[in-house]
Amino acid sequence: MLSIYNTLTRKKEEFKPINPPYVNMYVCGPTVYDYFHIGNARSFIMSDIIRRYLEYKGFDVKFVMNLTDVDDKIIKKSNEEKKDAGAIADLYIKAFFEDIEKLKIKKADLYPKATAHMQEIIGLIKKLVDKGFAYNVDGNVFYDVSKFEKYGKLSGKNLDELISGARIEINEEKKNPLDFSLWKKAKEGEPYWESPWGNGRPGWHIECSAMSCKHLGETFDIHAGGNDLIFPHHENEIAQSEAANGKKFVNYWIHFGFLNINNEKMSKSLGNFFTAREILKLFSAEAIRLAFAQTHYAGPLNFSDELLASAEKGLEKLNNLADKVDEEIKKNNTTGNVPAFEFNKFKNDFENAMDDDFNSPQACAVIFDFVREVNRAIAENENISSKFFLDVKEFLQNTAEGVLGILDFSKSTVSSNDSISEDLINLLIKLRIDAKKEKNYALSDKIRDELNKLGIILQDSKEGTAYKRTKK
RNA sequence: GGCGCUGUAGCCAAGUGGCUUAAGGCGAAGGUCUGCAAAACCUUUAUUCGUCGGUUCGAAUCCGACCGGCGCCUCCA
Repeated sequence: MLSIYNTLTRKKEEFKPINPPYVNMYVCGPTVYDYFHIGNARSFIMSDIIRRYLEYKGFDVKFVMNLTDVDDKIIKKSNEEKKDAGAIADLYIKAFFEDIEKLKIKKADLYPKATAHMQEIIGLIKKLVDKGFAYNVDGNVFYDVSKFEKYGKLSGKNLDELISGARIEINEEKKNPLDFSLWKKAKEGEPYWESPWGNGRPGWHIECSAMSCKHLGETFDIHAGGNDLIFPHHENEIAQSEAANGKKFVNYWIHFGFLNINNEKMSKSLGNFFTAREILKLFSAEAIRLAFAQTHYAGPLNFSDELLASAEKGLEKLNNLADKVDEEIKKNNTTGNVPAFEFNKFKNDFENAMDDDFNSPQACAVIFDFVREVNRAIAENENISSKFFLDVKEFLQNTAEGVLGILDFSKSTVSSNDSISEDLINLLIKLRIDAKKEKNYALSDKIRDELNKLGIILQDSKEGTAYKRTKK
């Protein structure tokens, strides 16, 4: 039984999709005014792991991630760089897809753009105005929070407190300081669309309500995003969607904890701001994913080079086994022993971990336990059948590769399509074995060291000498 | 001020009442194997879970107080 911590109820709840096996899931995507940062990457990776696990469980997931391509920050950047706002958005959308791919994040089924949904957005605002939840003041349309009695139900706030503690700039046009923009009147030089209230553009929250409704329906299963989106963004989405449709908006709200640097929030002003692409130059996608998966998605994560370095080291153990497994499968040994091994126990442990509110740190522990047990079986048995290794591979493919994305069998170092270099390496290995037989260890060590410098690591064992390439 | 998260070994981090006299990763120490390495395996590395009290047959887990870290309430993943 899969349970999920629901921000709305502040409890772990059994996950019951509206229309199984279908699951409709919406994750707040980037505002495309810059490269996304490593904190965004955490949200994207953790939502990817959640999505992959739902698919592992047999759900048919429709995964939608919006691209907010019209917004104040984009306009600001376009003014600064004297470029068209659309060109800025296009540039960073392209970069977004490049980075997502490098991070091994599975593509969403849909990436709706705000600018491609103006009719839906305007339609939704119109509905809110008609129903009396919104008002127009000279071309600016605001949502009237006092009209939505459940305002604050997601963030646990109530209107009076919000008003008294409000640090919101005074806007004379608003009836209530907490009212938020649905439609902003265009200023000189800003991109605009035509609407019943004049030329303008949508406010920040409305595009998510409009696009999720269009692509996932008026009520859908899961909505996820960063912690800081609980208020006001998600609160406002609820207010908009539920007021317009008269139905519950989302059943399960999932929120990701913040990524901190030295226990401080990452921010450009503190100078501790890293983009995902900068980090990808230093560490592998798998290491980033493992580092993230080893912390529960909802808690804070303190990010550092050491964290990634330690993940990178841990990954070596996993990769070494994966290489070994491929090597053994290649041998196609059909007559060897099949060691007794509790594959089902590990499978159950993995599933129990992930079923418990996507406890990926526990799931990682299961995988590392599995790796150790397999290595032990290999050490304790001789002449092992390839069948065993096929089972090992299947488990790792389903879990470490398929759900967590911390392993990539296609990166295997065993096969090389460069047969000449492979032959050359094997030739050197033969020469080294000859040297060893003559106890010419100076020469044999030299061969090993020199190959090492070229990124080829030799490993002697009872069965002979194997080599692997250091991975990038 | 309001709301919420958090304090577990040298570092990162699960566990939230008995299955745990506390997982897993990194690091450290010793060992097996090896000509030496590497890899792999084995052993050791928190009698203890911020502090002090309380509830309980039993608590890292529940309650209270106190001390510390962080986030949101304004754009933000």
